[in-house]
Amino acid sequence: MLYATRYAILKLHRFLLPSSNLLAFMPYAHRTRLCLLHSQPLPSRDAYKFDNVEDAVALFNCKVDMHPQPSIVELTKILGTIVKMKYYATAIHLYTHMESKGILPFSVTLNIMINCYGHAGQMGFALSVMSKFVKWGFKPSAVTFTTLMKGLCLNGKILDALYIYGKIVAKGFWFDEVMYGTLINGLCKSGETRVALQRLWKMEGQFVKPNLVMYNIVVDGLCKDGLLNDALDLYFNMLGRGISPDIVTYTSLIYGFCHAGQWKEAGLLLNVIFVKDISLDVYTFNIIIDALCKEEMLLQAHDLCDVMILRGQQPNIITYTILMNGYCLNNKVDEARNLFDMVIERGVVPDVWSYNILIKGYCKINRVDEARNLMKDMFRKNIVPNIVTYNTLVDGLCKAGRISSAREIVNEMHYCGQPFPNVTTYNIILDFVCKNQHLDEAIRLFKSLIFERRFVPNVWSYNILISGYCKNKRLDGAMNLLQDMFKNLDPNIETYNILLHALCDRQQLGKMSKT
DNA sequence: ATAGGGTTAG
Repeated sequence: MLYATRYAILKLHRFLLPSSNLLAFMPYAHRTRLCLLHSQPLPSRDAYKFDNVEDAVALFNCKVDMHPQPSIVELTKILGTIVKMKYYATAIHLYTHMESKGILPFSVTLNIMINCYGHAGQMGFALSVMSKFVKWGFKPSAVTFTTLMKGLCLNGKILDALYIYGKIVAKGFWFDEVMYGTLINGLCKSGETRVALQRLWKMEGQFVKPNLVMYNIVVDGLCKDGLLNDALDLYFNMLGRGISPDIVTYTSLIYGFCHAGQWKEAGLLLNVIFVKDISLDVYTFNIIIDALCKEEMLLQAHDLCDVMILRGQQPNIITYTILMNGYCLNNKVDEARNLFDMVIERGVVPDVWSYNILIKGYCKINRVDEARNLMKDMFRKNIVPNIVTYNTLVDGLCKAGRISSAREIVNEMHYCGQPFPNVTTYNIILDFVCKNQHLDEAIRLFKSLIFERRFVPNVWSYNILISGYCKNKRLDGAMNLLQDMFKNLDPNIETYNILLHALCDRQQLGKMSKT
């Protein structure tokens, strides 16, 4: 009898069993518990579905301890569902436990583990899984290599991903659509848009053709880099290939032109969308509302928000944050706050970003106590403040002259580590100390931070101090710091501006040409 | 069929 027929009959048989008929109407988690109680094998005909990780973990642990040992396929299925819920660390833990019990993985299990290590930021372990393929005689598949490349890209190792790509191609292995998609996205997200573009051009003549999403990824990358002509070239190239650009393509292009201040082009593209009768989505509206806000056209921005609702698109928390930011930029913090309160009343849940914008707004107009209250409000609502929240507040407190409160918060960050102070935090303090004419104290602080708190200064840290030296007419000190900076960092345009300004002031043009 | 990618906004 054919295997498929046997399987079909078996399935039917299972279904007709009275107990399983009853079970079919129960949530799967309950079925799991029932099966555990009666130590019956689970119906394996459908995929595992769990309401929460705990159930999945419980089932996995139960199966691992069973006698005789369960099939690795069953365990792999459970691992797969846990990974789909994004509990990578849990899956790694379970896998280790399984291996310690002497249960050996097979190729699919290993693929899952590479995925887990990639998301957990442990590429070293992911690579050691690769060697297990060889050790146990499994063949890495297209899935294996895709997963590995994605992990490398996620962890900023785009060069390694490209190396793997080169190796695979050199072996005469064909890249499929998914592999190319992974690589192109990885390249764009690592800022290597040009390489991604070259890859895309090369694909044109190959067996696997670039698809809409691949085009969109590269168009977006080009727009983010401000390479608008290239983005338009690619757009026309799509049209020529018979791939219709969608709302995502247009949204990326409009974003690019808006950010370049090329309103006419952005408007033309918007017109194309209307002519083609493509409906705008929330992203498109948000980008245009943001552009209007940045151009101080707050009324129009607000009107567009209403248009959005009329057209059946609900503004989301990002829309409201954009509007709030628009108000704050114009020092209309109370209006931003009114909007914020109204949004919450309407049942939209605020997030960290929306709080951060409002906190920044209050700090800017020196109402730091209201900023602090907002942070307390976050704790009440279980919205976890992030490093931006803390840095904004520390900066606000410093600028309001409340240095002891600022230091209190930084110390709290340092000892609780939730979040840890970063370069920006320390730069805010350095800037404050410098601006208040305590240059020598700032230098002392700078050195002690490096030695005691493992502070790694960036260009801005140096710029702050160099600027401090310049304002105190101590150009030698500024030059020494510049020398010091050259050891690890490249100065940026701001560094040169500060120095040129100071040197021009003293008309020491001879020194200027040296820098 | 248990495993792999994918685009836009603050």
